[in-house]
Amino acid sequence: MTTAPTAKRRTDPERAQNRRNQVLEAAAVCFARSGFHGASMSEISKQAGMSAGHIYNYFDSKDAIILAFVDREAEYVSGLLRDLATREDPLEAILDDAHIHIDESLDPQPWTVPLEMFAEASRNPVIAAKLRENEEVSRAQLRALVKSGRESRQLPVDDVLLDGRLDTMISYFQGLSIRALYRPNMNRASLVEAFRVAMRALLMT
Amino acid sequence: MTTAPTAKRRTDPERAQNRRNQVLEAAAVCFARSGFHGASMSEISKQAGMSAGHIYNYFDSKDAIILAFVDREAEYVSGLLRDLATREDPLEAILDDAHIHIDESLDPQPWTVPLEMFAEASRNPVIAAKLRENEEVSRAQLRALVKSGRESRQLPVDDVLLDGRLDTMISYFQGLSIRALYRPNMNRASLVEAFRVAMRALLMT
Amino acid sequence: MTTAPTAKRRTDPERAQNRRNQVLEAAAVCFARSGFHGASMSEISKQAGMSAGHIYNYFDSKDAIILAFVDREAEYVSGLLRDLATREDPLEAILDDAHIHIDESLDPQPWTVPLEMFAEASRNPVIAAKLRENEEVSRAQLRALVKSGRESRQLPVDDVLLDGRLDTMISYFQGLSIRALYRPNMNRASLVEAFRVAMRALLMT
Amino acid sequence: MTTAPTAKRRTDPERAQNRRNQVLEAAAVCFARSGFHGASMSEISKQAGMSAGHIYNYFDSKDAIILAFVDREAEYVSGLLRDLATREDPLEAILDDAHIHIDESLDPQPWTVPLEMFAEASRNPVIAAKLRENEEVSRAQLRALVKSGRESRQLPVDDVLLDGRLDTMISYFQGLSIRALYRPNMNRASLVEAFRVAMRALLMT
DNA sequence: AATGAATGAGTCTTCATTCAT
DNA sequence: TATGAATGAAGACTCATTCAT
Repeated sequence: MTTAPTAKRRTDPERAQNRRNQVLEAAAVCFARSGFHGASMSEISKQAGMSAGHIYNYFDSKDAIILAFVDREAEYVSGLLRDLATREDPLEAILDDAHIHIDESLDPQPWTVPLEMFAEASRNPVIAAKLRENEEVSRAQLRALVKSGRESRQLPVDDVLLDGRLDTMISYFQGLSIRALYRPNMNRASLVEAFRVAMRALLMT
Repeated sequence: MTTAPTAKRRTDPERAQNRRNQVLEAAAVCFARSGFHGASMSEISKQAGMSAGHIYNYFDSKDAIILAFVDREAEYVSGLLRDLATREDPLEAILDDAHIHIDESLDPQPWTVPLEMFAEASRNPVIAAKLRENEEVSRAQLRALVKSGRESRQLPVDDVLLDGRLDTMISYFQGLSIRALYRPNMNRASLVEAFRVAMRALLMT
Repeated sequence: MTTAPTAKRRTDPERAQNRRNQVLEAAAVCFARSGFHGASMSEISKQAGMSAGHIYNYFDSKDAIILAFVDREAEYVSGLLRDLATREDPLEAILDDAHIHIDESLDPQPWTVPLEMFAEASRNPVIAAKLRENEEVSRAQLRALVKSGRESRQLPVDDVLLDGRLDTMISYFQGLSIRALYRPNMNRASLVEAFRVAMRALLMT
Repeated sequence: MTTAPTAKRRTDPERAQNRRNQVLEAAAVCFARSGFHGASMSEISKQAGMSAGHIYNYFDSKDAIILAFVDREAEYVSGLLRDLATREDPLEAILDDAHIHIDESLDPQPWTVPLEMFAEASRNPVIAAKLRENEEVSRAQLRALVKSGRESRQLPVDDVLLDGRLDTMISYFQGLSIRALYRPNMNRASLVEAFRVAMRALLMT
């Protein structure tokens, strides 16, 4: 039985990592519910099932939690792009999966917090730096994907053109998540149609 | 009767309006610098050059300032759309002015705060309501403009299709303002190119 | 026509006195409505139909208004006692008028403020001194009245006994005004009956 | 295992109760000294020997402190009446203990604050409700006591008559506490004499 | 005489953070 | 490792008072 080592509970690094995650998951819930400023350490500690003071054994400050949280979100986006890259024709896949993208963007839950992140970035330079770093990674993933898709279609792939197309796409995705917040009942079918029109133009021309 | 000309300066409504604007302009600076929550009444009062207590003669609460501020932004957007409507062919004008739109979106100053507004709306229902109301107005303006432009080109103008196209356009515009924040050095020329590609597809097909 | 002198409006002392009264009457309304602390100078100034700043031309401070107000109340009580003294048999008159005394005590309006006065006296020594001074006057009036009534009935009138009877009577009157506040629906008929029982015992035995 | 006895001091409810009492006792001092409005949370916190912020771990607001304080006073009065009820002949006991009642009423310390309570009740509905509730309890205690005393003396005990007598007695008690404030040197002996005269008339006739 | 714009000290309350246990 | 009691530095807001006009 490999469970024996866990019996020794002195500064177990695995346990510590679990505790950190526990806090981050609680933070995700609280940040979504109340925002970065609105969520108090007390609220987070209750959600995490741990005392407020104890959280400081795993994070130096509330800002440190926000930072770790921002990192986590980046991994989620990165995962989505990795999945997309495994598809046979990623460009077509983007258009085919339009309804999935739209549905995800319109679901307000997970996207409330990115909004907080952007707002926070505008006054917290550490967050801004981390956000830019994460962005760089995702952007590189998307770029590779679009580039190879366009190459196989013998479309131009020069860097400058690609940059504009990528930023336009990403802007749209992020903007959509904002609109979902205060216009939750948008007609999905027509959004999907327009999404395809715009994306086809950006990706395949 | 030498005192006559100055004697009638009692309860000057113009002066009061000026004071209100003074506060709102100070608030704009502080909100952009520190966010809605980060900007304290004390900070705003210093920027406005008047005591914190005095601000309450013009606004009932900090929330009232935020609300008035949100209204101001709406008027700015509305003005832009009104200008657009006076153009001979507004749809072509959007494409022609692409570089102007892009430049405005990339200028970080005025757009930092809308971001705050969206974030605030996700938990302050009063702000959310005001934001939706403003949105309704701008949206109606843009819709009328796009509709007549498409009609004169004999393109379909059914409501559902129009909705999707509009929401997609607006999403992109708003998303672009966010990107400008943490990717301030985007290549403008290529953004303009991609903007035209996407907008032409949405507006003229 | 004797109205001529009023045409000359330079520092008219009569006019000033009217203004003072105007403020005091406004203060009475506001104090009854909101208490000494609850009533702001702004509230009083609105009620008095005069700017807040101008009040300071007639009173040095809010405390000075309270003080003047306390004096006014004393005059009211003093007047009641003077009226009583003109009655043929004041002691019988007290018992005969029992229902009037009770009705006045139960009417919450004018008595809310005395309560404030007592409360204020417990922390404002100037008010306390004024209150004691006023009390001394009323007490002397009541004492004279009771003494002569008892003398004509050949009852003992030694000072010590009289003191106890007076303080007991006054305590009851003041206590009654308090009870009226949070027990406004007391049965008046039975109060009158008990009033007579107690007062007859104190006055005529 | 020397640490064992102290190890289990987590979330000690007794300690918490002590802290609450500590705050209430500090509040009693401050309220008596400065009144409900005059006493600041900062003043109370200093008196209680703990930070102002910490008080909010035990009370939701300053109003909650006032409310708890009002309740405490009620218990004190209720206790006095309970003691009285155990006496062989409570009615005689009231007359016998006259000097004790008078002494208690004249002691300014604990009675300063009830005055505040009444004043506060006239504009704070929550306090007013609590005060009425407490009053109901004490009144019922006193009523039962008087009723049985009168029954055993074969005196009338109809409800209406009893109401008048009770309200008159209570009015007197409460009024006495007010007089003590700004007439602290009343002659106690003569007060006791008058007290007996009035009470005997109200209770035994 | 009269205004009301303006001030600044003071109020209650919240919350990230620390520390004894 | 874990607690939660405790702190103190904010924050929004109120109000008596002053002063230029």
